Amino acid sequence: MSAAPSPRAARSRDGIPDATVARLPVYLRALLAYSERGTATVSSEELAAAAGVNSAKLRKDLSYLGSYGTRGVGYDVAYLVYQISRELGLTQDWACVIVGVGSLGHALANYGGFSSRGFRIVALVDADPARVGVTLAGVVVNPIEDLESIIAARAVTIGVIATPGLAAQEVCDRLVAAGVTSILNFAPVVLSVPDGVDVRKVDLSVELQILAFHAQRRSLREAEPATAKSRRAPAMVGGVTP
Amino acid sequence: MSAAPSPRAARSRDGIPDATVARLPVYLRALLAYSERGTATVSSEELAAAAGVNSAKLRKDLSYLGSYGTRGVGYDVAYLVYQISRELGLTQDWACVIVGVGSLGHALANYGGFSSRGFRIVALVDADPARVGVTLAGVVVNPIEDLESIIAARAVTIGVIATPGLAAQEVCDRLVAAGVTSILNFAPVVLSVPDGVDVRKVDLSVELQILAFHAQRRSLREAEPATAKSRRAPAMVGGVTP
DNA sequence: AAGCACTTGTGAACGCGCGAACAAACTCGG
DNA sequence: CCGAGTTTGTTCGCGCGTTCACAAGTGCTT
Repeated sequence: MSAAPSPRAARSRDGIPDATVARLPVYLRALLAYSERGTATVSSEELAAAAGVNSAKLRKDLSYLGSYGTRGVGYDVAYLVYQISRELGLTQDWACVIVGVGSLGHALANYGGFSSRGFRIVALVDADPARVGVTLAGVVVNPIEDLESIIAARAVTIGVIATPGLAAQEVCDRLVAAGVTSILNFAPVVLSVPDGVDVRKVDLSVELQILAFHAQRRSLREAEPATAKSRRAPAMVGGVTP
Repeated sequence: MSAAPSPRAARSRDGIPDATVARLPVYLRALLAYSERGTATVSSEELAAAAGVNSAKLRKDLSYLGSYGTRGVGYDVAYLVYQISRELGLTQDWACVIVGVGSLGHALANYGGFSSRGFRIVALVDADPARVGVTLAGVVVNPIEDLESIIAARAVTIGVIATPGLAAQEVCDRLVAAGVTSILNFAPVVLSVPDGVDVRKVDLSVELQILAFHAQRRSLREAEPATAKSRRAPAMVGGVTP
C-alpha cells in the first residue's frame, strides 16, 4: 500500500506514456476549437466528448503534464493550450524537409496543418530532374544530391519520406547520416534505423486493409447469424483437445 | 506446391485481437516481397525481421488464423499470402468512393496501393463545381449531390473523406445514411458515428506533433544531463519493493 | 459564514498484449 | 528405422494502459 503521498515523481518531464502523447494533439485541436469559439473554460467531460475519449482518461492524461485545471470549474482553455503546446514542443519552430515530390509530396507541401503549428517546410527535394526547379507552396524543389547540404544549412530536424518504396530506405539512411532524428515515413516499407532515431509511419494501404477486415467480419456476421454459439465465446481458446 | 498440411482450423473466425489485425497487412507485404523474390518458404524469424517485429509475436499472430506453417520448415509463402489475404478480406473487391478531390484527393486517387489489392475507386465526388467533370486516374469527378445515388448504384462499402475539416462531419453523416459502414478519414476532426460503423483516422498533423514531442525530449536530455537522476532508472521503477 | 453543487486529481482493480521459454512435430541424414 | 537438429504453436508471467470510484478542493448561494 503506497498510501504515502510520494509517488514515483511522475513529474511531467519524464515518464509521459506514449499513449498519452498520442492523444495530446487531439486534445490540443479540440481546445483550439473552443478557443476560437470564445469559450474560456471547459470541463473534462466536455473536452473528452469533443476529443472522443473517456473523461477519466483525459483527466489522467492531463495530470501527467501537471496540475493545471481548477476543481469545481474546469480547465482554462488558453492556459491549457499553452501548456500542451509547450509540452509537445510546438512553441519552437521545426524545420522539415520533404523528400519526394510526387502526388503525395504535392499534397503534403500544400497541406495547411504543416505550417500552421510550428512546422516549417524549408526544403523539397526529388530525384527526378524533371521535377527539380518547380516551385511548390513557395518552396523550390532541389535535387536529391543537395540533401545533406540542405539539412546542414537549414538545421533540418524532421524528414518526411514521400518517395516510392524502393527508394525509401536509402533516403532514410541519408537523412539519418545527415543528422535527422525524426522521420515521418509514407512509403510502404519498414524502415530500419539506429537507436535514437524516431520513425513514425503513415500507411494508407494498411488502414484500408484493416477496414476491409472489419467490414468482412460484419458482413459475415449478418450472413450467418445461426452460428451464434461462437459469439464472444469466453475461454474457448484454451483448446486442450489433442 | 502448397503443402496444405492443416485440414482443420476452420474456427478462429472470432477473437482476433485488434493489434494482430493491424499487423497482418505488414506481414502480407513482407510475404509478397518474398514471393516476388521467388522464395518458397520463410521461417518466423526471417519474416519477423522483415516485418520489424518480434518472432514470438509473429507466430502468435499467425496462430490466430490457424495452424498454417510446418514445424521444422517454416511457412509456405504462397499459402500464407492466400490465408492472410482471405482473412483480411482481400480476396473480394471493395468499392471505394473518395470525397474531396483537393491535393490530397488527387494523391489518393493516383496512389497505387489503392487499386492493387482489391480496393477499387469507383467514384470521386467534390463539392466544388470547378472540379466536377475532371477525369482523374480514369475516374470522372461527380458533384457531391450525387453521392447517395452513386453509393447505391455502385454498392460502395468504403468511403474516404479527404475534405476540409468543416465539411467532414456532414459528409460522414451522408455516407453513413447511404449505408457506408467503413470510413477512412483524413480530415482533422473527430467524427461521431453510430455503432456498427468503423472509422479509421489518418492525421498528418498528429504524427508531426508526436515527432516533435520526442525530438524536444531528446534535445532537452542532451542540453541538461545534470539531472541524471531520472535517467533510465534501471528496474527501480518496477516498484516491487513495498 | 456555512453548506451545497460541481469538478479535478488519483488510488486501485481489471484486462490485454508482449516477450521469453518450452514441448510437440516435422525433416533429414545415417 | 531411428536420432539429431530445426521450427512452430502455446503457456505463463509481467508490465502498461484503461476504467471505476472517491476524496479533496473550489465557487456559489443563502
